[in-house]
Amino acid sequence: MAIPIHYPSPGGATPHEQLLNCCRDKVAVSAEEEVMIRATFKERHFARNEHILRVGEICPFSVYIVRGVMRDYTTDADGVEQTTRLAFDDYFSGDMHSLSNGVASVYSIQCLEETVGLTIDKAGYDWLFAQVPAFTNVFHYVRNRSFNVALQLMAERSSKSAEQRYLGLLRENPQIFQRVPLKIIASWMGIQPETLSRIRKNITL
Amino acid sequence: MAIPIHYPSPGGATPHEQLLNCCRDKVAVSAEEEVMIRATFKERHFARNEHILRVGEICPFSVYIVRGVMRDYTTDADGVEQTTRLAFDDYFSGDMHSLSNGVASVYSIQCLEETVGLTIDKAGYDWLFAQVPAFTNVFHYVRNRSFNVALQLMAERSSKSAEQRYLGLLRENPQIFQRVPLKIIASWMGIQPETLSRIRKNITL
DNA sequence: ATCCGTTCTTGACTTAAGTCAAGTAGCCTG
DNA sequence: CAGGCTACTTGACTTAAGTCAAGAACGGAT
Repeated sequence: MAIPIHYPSPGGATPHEQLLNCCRDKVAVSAEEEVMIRATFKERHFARNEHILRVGEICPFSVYIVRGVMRDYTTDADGVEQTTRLAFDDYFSGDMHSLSNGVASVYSIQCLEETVGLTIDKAGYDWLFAQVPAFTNVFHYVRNRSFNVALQLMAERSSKSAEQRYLGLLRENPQIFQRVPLKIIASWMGIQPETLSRIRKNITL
Repeated sequence: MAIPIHYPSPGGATPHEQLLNCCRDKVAVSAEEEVMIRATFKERHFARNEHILRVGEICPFSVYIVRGVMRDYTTDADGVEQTTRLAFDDYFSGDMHSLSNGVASVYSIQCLEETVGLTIDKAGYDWLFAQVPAFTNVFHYVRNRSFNVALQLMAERSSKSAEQRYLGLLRENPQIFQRVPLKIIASWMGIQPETLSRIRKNITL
């Protein structure tokens, strides 16, 4: 199925230029390093609802999201899905532990929109890590920050009510409601869809 | 997720030998790399309740815990502490994002027991990353796994009751109850101390 | 369009966990 | 070996969020 893509990217950047800008926000990238990064990341398009990884598989690649949304989710004993992470434009997705160590992933990853990504497989990843120190640092940066964000969200779940967290989301990330179904936002917030619906009704009154 | 306890260090290993064993569990370490790792990590002892980091400070070092327990915690708007992570023997602690990027930490880290650690500061860390590829991979491994563990715990909070999570902890990590005060375990589980107390009463009946 | 399967909403009711308050038991430290 | 500080427990009560069930609204496929 052909996926309509909305080029150009912001500022007319190509996907690889957007990735390089993302890297340059975090570390210095030399001209030679740029060439290697461009050569290693492959552009790929994913359909809405397409899975790039299912629990138990070995993660085939990490992906820089040029434009789109992906969710990580686990499935509990009763078959209920728990969304643990949402990744939008300019974020990375993939189970790095599974990719690096060749072990089964503990979660699944699915696109929620038609998504344009730049993918890097284990061979490319190992090669780039050995050749391009700057890239190593980008991955450190991204992973360390994601880890801290996850801990912050976990702490917020205990210290704030669902309504307070909803209001915060509405203030800081309103676009999420245009791009992600409410039942998935509810799961990601750690509440039931009915509860989210009632909170929204309450607010708009 | 079982917590290893080594009293004393396994096979009478010195702290640095224990660290090297930890690295070798994950990646190959050459003789030259071993020398550099030994030279970079400094042994330090911390008192019970001592902080190695307070929110807002720049994290001064990362630490490999030879023996002891540390907790990461945030403080919410009402001054209530939320424990987000517990790290025992043979784990790493420290806010890597703060350490690597020189930015303010978003949480505090405190020892819950007298703790023996091997510390590595930013200079040592940058040097080791440039010199010792094996060490880079150890840090990737540790951080990626910690990230996945955090996501799994977050998902469990939604899909299981506090009592189910308590029973799981009791099964897989009973030693935690010998080493960490109940009010901190409660906070880490995302429940109130009173609730934990009632769950425990119920179980032992 | 119109059908079908989601997603979302709403209502009535239940319940797990939180809150407040009081008391007990440990434990350092002087 | 008291005194005071915390940790922990217990009881009574409240409440936020979950559950179950039914209908409405939306969106993709035909």
